[in-house]
Amino acid sequence: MVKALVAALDERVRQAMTTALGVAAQRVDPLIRPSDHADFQANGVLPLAKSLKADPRQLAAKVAQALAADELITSCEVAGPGFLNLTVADSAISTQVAARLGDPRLGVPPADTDNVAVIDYSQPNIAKEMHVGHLRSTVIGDALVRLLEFTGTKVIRQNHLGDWGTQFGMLIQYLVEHPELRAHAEGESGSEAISRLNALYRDSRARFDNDPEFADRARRRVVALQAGDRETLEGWREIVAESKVYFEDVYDRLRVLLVDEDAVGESFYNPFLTEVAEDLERRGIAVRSDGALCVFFDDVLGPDGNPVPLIVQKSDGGFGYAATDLAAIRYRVQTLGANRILYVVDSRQALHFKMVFETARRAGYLPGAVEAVHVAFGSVLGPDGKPFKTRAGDTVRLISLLNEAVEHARRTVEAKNPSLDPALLPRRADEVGIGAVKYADLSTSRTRDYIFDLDRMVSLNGNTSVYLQYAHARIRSILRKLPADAANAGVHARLELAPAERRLAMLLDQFGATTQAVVESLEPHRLCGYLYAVAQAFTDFYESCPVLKAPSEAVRDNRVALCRLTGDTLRLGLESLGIAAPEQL
RNA sequence: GCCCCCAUAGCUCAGCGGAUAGAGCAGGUGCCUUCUAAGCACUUGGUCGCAGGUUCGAGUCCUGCUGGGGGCACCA
Repeated sequence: MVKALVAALDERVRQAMTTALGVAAQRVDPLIRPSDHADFQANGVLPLAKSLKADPRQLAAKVAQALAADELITSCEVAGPGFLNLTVADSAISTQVAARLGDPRLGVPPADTDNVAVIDYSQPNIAKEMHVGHLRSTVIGDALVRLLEFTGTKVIRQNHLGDWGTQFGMLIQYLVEHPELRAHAEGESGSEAISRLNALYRDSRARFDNDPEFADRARRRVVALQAGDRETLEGWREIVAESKVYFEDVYDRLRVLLVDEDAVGESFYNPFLTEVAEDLERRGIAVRSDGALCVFFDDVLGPDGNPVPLIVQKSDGGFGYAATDLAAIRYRVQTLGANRILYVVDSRQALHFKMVFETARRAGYLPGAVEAVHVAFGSVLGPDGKPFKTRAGDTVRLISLLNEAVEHARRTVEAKNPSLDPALLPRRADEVGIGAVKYADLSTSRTRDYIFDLDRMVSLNGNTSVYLQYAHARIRSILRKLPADAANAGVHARLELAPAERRLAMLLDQFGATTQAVVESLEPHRLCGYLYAVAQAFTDFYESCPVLKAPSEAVRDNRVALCRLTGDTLRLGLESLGIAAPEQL
């Protein structure tokens, strides 16, 4: 594993500060940052000068003196109020490239191997179509899973399906009364499954609204379901199974990692709900209020000024989702062994999670050492800035959105690259179109509302997945054209680097720090920004540094190495976001 | 009324407490006998919502205000 340049500089400057300024400097962060004025700058002298009541420029000069030029640092100059501008040796940069080259992890060590993260995302509802609202949770969650795994965290995916509730009474009752609807074709496609479910939902709803006797039977069916009646459960299982056929189709299409084993729906926690409620009530954490079992908080009040509770158990004895969430926390901590629990859920649920987490803390279900985070994201809005709806005012089906994106991508790929083998076109259109949708979602900061503008995201310009895929494809194209013996040549570290070469190489060196920052902040858009910067730096390099026609074999070897490492960085980065990196566009 | 999120170029958005605030789109001017022009170079465009504060240093942190979005008792 390779130490990044920033880390090496941190060590060297820290040392020099201690040498020059004594023990007072020992614990001071040298604050090494990439710089516009040099390769890096160290800002750490300024705060130190303040605490020593000394002239920062003088202190900086002493540190600069202690930093004798070596194989890492070629120059160190005092600038501004007391910055240290650091210039790094070309050979050190090339050595970094050589050290990362060919490693599947690009030389980045897995840093978080002791952590177990449970991540709860996607959460579609059984018997219902997935819509744009599920897009962000699914896509962001998937990216976080991949990045957490990359940093060494053990990740347990949990798809908290909405697979329980009163609406099932209606569906199951209708199914029982119309056995012909139960015909379930073997090898049914996802779209067939969801259209059957849609029809079932539509027809049973209509019947429920228009036929009071049916409505009564449906209500009794809810009771039967909760009581575990065999015939009723059978109908429920059928509906769940059919929904999963559809979900897996969508997940497959979206290229996310979720599989059936990750589906742990609300119903899974049913056996624990009574126990949780009793536990909370017995210990006085929850109290009865208007017949409901409630947890109150000093700082949660309604519009009337009265406290608003988290309702663990409804006055009719039924359980709401608060009870399920509490049982889930207990399970995730005690059984799954999580020390980090992430909920990738719409930001509108903020208050709910605040109350659930607080309750779980009081109850000890969430020990102090375990972190629970609501990874909130903003709403998906239409181009008009209002909640995204079809012209008819309906929610937009996720799958129609994806179809549209892929179709758009297909037309573009066809137009831009007529030489592409037509047999490859559908797959390429899929990789480009789905990637564009996912990237558009991931590249904007999570907490903000997000305007879904298909034209923009598949416009294939600027900070989009296609720009990254294009840069990657260009690299692969160069590497394919290389003479066989040149593909794996080493790095000549003593060769001087062109400006575009060193900028690119130094950026590549930050991959590990970037993934680490994403995993800590849970903000995938930082990785997007980084990859975009890499792609831009590569394009700059591409314009000014010919590879196949390099002035010498040694220069070509170095450029090949840069191409390989850039390509691998882009591919690993895109894959970490759940986006394909085709060899060719 | 209370709580959460947001406010940066005409538009959509970046910007880990560091020096002159950046992209893309839109507008203007150039660049394909040369590794993919899905690209590049140059150019036009800013009281970082307002007011205080912390700091050697604030778009970034804190407080208040204004404006926008969302949430706040038995639906999930």
